[in-house]
Formats: sequence, structure tokens, C-alpha cells
Amino acid sequence: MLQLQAIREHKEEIIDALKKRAIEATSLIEEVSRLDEERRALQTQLDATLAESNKLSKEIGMLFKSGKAQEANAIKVKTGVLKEESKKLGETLNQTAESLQAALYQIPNVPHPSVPAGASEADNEEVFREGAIPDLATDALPHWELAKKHDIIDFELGVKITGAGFPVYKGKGARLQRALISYFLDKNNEAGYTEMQVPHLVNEASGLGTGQLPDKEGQMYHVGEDDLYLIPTAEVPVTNLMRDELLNETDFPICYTAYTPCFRREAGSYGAHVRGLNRLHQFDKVEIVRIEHPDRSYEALDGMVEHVKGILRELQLPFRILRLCGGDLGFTSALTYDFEVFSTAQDRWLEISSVSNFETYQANRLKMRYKDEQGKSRLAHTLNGSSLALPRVLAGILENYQTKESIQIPEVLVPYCGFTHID
RNA sequence: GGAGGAAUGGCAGAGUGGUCGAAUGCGGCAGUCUUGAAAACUGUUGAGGGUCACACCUCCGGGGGUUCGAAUCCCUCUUCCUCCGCCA
Repeated sequence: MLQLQAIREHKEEIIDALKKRAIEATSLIEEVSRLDEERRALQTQLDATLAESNKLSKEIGMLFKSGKAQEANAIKVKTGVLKEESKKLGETLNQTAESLQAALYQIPNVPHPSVPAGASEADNEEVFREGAIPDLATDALPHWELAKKHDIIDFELGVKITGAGFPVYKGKGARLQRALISYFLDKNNEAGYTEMQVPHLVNEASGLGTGQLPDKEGQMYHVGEDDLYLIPTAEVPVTNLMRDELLNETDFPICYTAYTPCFRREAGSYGAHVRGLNRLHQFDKVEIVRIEHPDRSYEALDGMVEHVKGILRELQLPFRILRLCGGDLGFTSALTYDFEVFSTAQDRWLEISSVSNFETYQANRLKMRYKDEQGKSRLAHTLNGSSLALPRVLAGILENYQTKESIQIPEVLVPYCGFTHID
């Protein structure tokens, strides 16, 4: 959620910057401004009424104490009127505040100056590329066929017990998954991220805090009976750890990493591009989250990008980094870098990590603040990134490391797996 | 699931229906002392709205009610603690 003060002070700049997202926000922003002014006017009116009422109440107290009950009762008539008045004003004020909130929820974050304008992923900007694309045999297989050939992932079995998009990992497939999780967590720990184990279900307040609600409830599994949501990413529980916290400057940076399964309904996405591991309802991911001082958040973002780079280098997977254009940028993000691994057998790039700076957008909803040198409370910056998402890394490994008869295990993973190849 | 108790500032913890945004301690900040630090002493220190700045308003877990007036009384929800039941 954008800060009202920012909208008051930089209305034109914000409207202008949002054009990069290929949206025209003028009317929404104007609506917010109007409601904001209305709300403040009502608040002032209500405050004055309450002030008057408070004053009279005190007088009544004094009069009763000195035995002047008759005078006191005379004033009571006045306070009765004021009470009616403030009740009405309060109701109008609440309605206006709710409308204001609703309008604010509809405005996405303002893109960072470096974000290229654009309507779709076609306008994303490649900023980095590394790693040789392996020269595979012409009959190289996509991962879903490799998975079947080596009997390491069973999609049909998942369909039987749950439904499409819930694969069952078997034998060395399952062990490779576990190896990847441990390896990622170890790398993140080494880089200073504190490992956390968090709940996989969250309440509504958490979903609102990181911005999955109120807009994207269709993407989350909802447990109606208990009104809880299955997490679509560890970002939600981990970032919400600091919700409603008032931090000190010396607390920064706060760096967390967590492994969790992620649950996504992915309503309406079917077809060839979602085959195999490309898009799942349940998948594993290791996430990194940072809470930063506003002055250092972009430095931190660069650090996170370098960190993820280092992991992909060790895995020796060919990858590229994209700076997302406005149209492809997530609703809450100010700047996002996507990492993509080249899947040789599918001849396409697969997104495996997304590293973002949300600036104060999430912190504003989360009421995540810190005290600055002057003792003023200010909003912190939140960042997160996948480090890394398992299925597509697995797809990349299977496809890029395949030989005629087996799949080699990347060297760094061998100590974690306990085997050197899958045959 | 059943029966009791509790929820107060960054933390701990008092609180009589009006003078309570709230004692006290710890912590934080500033100062005195010191070569410096620690200790001690002095002062200061909740959050949000609003204002150029004041004024003023709101907030004692959430919501509602009683009252001229609620941290304090009532209802309700949530959470935590104790006991019982069930149980990985």
C-alpha cells in the first residue's frame, strides 16, 4: 500500500511512474486524494465535537462534586446532543476511511526508476547471462520423460491421491529434492540468513500484510472452516514475523531463510507450458527475506542477486537475469530481477527465482517500522527472493545433465545426495 | 471439547467510574563525574491522526454496550495461562 503522504506530495510523479506498468492511474489517485481530504475534514469535525463533549463532561463532574446537581443536569442536555452528533460523524468517517483503504489497495507499487516501461514479458530487459548451454543429443528428452524413464517422479500417482499438479517424488528423485533443500539452506545460512521454520498456513491478517489479499485470494487455497490460507510462498509467514514491530536502526539488516512447500491454485493455466514440473499446485522452495533500512535496500537487493548467482554458478546451470518491465512487475514490487535457467531439452527459459525490493509498500500494510536517529518512526523496506525454487531447478538439472543412459548429479550436490548419477 | 484465570507503553508490572496516556522498575536517549569505559547521579523517553507550529482528537487485546464521563462496569470474539478430557 502506498503511503498517503507520498500521494499528497508527489501525485503527478506517481501517476507518471505507474504508466510504466501500462496502467492509467489518474482517476484512482484522484479518488484517493478526494477521499483523503474528505476523511481529514470529517476527522477535524469529529475531533471538535468530541473536544466540546469532553470539556462539558469535566464540568459536570466538578458540578456534581460541589453539589450543584441542577446545573449539572442542565449541561447534560447539551452533551446528549453532542453525543448524537459525534455518533453520526463517526459512522460517516468510518465509511470514508474504508473507501479510502479500498481505493489504496487497488494501487500497485511505484516502479523503481530503472524499471523499463512495457506491457508484457516481451519488454523485460536481460541484464546478465552466464553458463554454457550444453550440446545435447538431438533426441534429448524433456524432464517429464526423463522422470518416467528413470522412475523418479510419478505424476499419475499424484493425480490419484490428490489431483494434477501434485507430483510424487520417488527414490533418488525424492533424495535429490531433499539434497537441494539442504544445499540451498546451507548456502543461505553461510551468507548470513538465519534459518526459520514457519507455519504453512496463515491467517487473513498475514495475507493482507504481504499483499496476497485482498486481490489474489483466488490464487491461494483457503481452509474455510478455520479461515486460514495455505501459503503460496514462505514470503508470507516470514515477512509477517515482523508485522506490527517497532524496530531499532541497529536491528538492520534482518535476514531470514526458510524452506517451505508452496501451494498455488494456478486457476486457469493449462497447456503445454505447464507440463511436468513447469507449473505445480504444490512445490518446494527455499526463500530468503530481508528487512532493511531504506537507505540500504537497493544495495541489499544487489547482494541478494549476487548470492543467487553464486548458487547457479556452483550448480553449473546456464542462466540469465531479467529486470522485469513495468507490465510484468508484481503488484507489490518496486524492482524485480527474475532468474531463468535454460532448459535445453525444452529449448526455453524457465523462471527459477524472483528477487524483489518492495520498499515501504508491504511495510506500510504490515506496520513494520523502526526508530530513526531523531527518534521518529519510519517504515522499513522489505525484500525477498527465491534461493531457490525446486521444481524448475530440478527440471534444469535433469535436462541439462542428461546423457544417453543416466543423469549426472552436479558436483556440489553429490555430498548431499550420496550418489553421483541417476540411472 | 469442559471448568477457571488473565490480556495495560520497547519490555516487566501497578491501576480508585472523573484530576489516567496511565505509578514504578528495566531498557533507550542526553548530560554530570571519568584519560576512556563501567558504576552512580540528573534530566528525558509510548503510538497514531491533526497542525507551519501549537491546540485538539484517538488508542490500555478486537468489536459492541451502559454512563454526562470507562483502562476500570456489562456483552461478545480472539489469544495466553492453570486444571480436566482427548491425542501425534
